[in-house]
Amino acid sequence: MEFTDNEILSALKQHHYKLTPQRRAVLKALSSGQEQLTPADIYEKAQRECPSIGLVTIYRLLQILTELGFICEVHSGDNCRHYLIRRLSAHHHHLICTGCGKVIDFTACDLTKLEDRLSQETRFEIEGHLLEFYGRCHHCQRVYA
Amino acid sequence: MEFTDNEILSALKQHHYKLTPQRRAVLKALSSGQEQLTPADIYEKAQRECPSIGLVTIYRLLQILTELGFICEVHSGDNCRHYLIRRLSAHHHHLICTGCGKVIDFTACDLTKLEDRLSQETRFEIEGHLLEFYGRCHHCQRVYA
DNA sequence: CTCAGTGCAAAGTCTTTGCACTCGT
DNA sequence: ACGAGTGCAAAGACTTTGCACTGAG
Repeated sequence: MEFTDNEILSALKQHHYKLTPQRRAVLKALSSGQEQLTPADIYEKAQRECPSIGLVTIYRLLQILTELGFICEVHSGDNCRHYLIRRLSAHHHHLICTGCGKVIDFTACDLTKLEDRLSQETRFEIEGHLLEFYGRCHHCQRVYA
Repeated sequence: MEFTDNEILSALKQHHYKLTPQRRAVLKALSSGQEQLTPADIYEKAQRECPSIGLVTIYRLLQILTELGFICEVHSGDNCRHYLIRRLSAHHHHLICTGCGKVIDFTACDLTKLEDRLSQETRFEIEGHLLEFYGRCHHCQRVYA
C-alpha cells in the first residue's frame, strides 16, 4: 500500500480534521517530489499553491501527520528535521542521495540475526532500529563527479 | 583500540590545543558514563568539576572533538544532539537503551549484501549508512516492567 | 452558525558570535 | 608575555504559543 496526498486528505477528513486550502497545499508539496524536505522547504513549496500560508501552519500539520503516521523522519546528516510523506505503510528504510536529497524507500532489511545476537549478548530487549543508507543517485554522480 | 579521556587530552595537545581545566572537565564528563549526553547534560556534569564553566565552552569543545573524530552522534528519538565519546576507533554502531540512555557499541553489521543489491537496483553509489538499535537494557526492563 | 484552523507577533529554546579578560604554554 | 581559551551577554536560527479573525462543515 502506498499513501498519496488524496488518501491522506481522506484520512484527515475521517479524523474530523478540516480540509483547508493550506492543508491541501502542504500535502501537495510533500507528495510532489521524492526528496526529503525541511519545514522551510515545505513552506516554500506550499506558498506557490497558497501564497498566504504561514510557516506555523506547516508545523501544525506536520505534527498531525506525524501523530497519524503519515510522515517519515529522515536523519541524514546534521539537520534532523527532514520529512517525507510516508509512501510505504510497511516497515521500511531510506536510501538518501547526499547530492539532491532524493529518497528511495526499501523494505528489505534482514537484521533479525544481528538483533538476536545483540539481544543475547547484552540482555537488551530490542524494540526497534534505525537504518539509513547514504549515497549519490545516478544523476548526482554525473553532475558532481 | 579504545579512546579514553587521557588519550584524547594527549591528542588535543598534539594538535596544539591547550589543556584547560574546562576541557579536562568536559572530557571527564564524557568518559565517565555509558550514556549518550546532550550539551546540557555535559554542562551539568562538567560543572561539578569546574563550577565556573560556561555552556559555550561545551559547544566549542564538542566542535573540536567532532573535527578530530573523537565524538559519536546518536540519533535516538527526537533530539538529534546526543553525543558520546568515541570508544571504538573502528566503524561501529550503537545499541541505545530507551530507558536510561545507556549506549552499547557493536561492530558487526553485515550490510554489504544489502548494499550491493540496493546499489544495483537504484544505481546509487552508496557512501555509508546509519544503523542504530533501540531497546531496554536489563536494568530498565526490571525497573519499568 | 460554530468552532477548528489560520496568520501574526511574541515568547521560548537551543546554538553561535562578539568581545574583553584570563591563564596555559 | 602572547595568543588561545574563556565566560558573559547579545544575536541568530528554529520552533511553539497566545490571540483575534476567518472560513469549512
